[in-house]
Amino acid sequence: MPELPEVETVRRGLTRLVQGATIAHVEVRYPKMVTPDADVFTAELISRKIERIDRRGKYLLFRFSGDLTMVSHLRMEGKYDVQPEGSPVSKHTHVIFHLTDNRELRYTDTRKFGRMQLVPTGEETTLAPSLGKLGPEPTAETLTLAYMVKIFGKSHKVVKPFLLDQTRIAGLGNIYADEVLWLSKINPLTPVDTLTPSQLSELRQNIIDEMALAIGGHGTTVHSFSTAFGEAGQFQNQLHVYGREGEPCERCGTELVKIKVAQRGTHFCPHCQPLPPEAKAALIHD
DNA sequence: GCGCGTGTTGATTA
DNA sequence: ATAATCAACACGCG
Repeated sequence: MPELPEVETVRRGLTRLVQGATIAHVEVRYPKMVTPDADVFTAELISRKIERIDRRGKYLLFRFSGDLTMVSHLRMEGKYDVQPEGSPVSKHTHVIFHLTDNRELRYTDTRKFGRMQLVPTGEETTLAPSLGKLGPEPTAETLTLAYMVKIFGKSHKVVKPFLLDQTRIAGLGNIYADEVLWLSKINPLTPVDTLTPSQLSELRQNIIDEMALAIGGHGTTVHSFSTAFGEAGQFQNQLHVYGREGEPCERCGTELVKIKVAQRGTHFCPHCQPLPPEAKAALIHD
């Protein structure tokens, strides 16, 4: 459940369910998933209380008593859920946090891409390097137009992969990148330094609004996932382009297309999101 | 059965 | 600097 709105939805659900709970012991079934080594990881967590759960970009930060933080990234398919002690465990459940109240917090991840790392609280940005390099959160307060103008102005990359670069702006993934570009009527192949201040302003607002709207809808559920909390995301009903190739554009009726950009499936409307002539020139030139 | 694609990111090569 | 490729891994789909 990966992009920012989904991770935020997980954070809220987990806060409701396990904030204040205490770890009895931890079972690591797939040792590669955790840092430090599983024996240290499990020993460190015994008797810790989950004081709160924070989020930064797509990372979850479990704050434990004794100034210990677990940095957790769900990657492609990681999920948390809370079950009564002893209920059947999926073969894709890789870490089980046994709580002292006869419940279990479980981490399940079909593809095993997710990772969790224990660090002293306050040192996460140095010990979890990618966390330290994250760009600003996509909110009105933290993602300023001045910052947008600055970073977009000095890069020659095309906009789709630029939006996926977590060091520029934190939290956008493949679905919402396509959505905000459609909302902004910007072609995914547009070099970012050809975007006008006016376009950047609109893009910024759409990013901010879209994140808030998707969080309000409890995120997007694709495939057949239900979330951990019985509150499957609803936002897939509000997607305009992602997964809708071949369907008519809601604005103009033109058939939506899907192409590959920087190895990622990319959906857009060829009529509403034309490649600007100067962008074409830049592409051919390079 | 095979090849391809999948909401991510990090390392390695030109 | 940037872009492509591959890697981690498992599964659904045509």
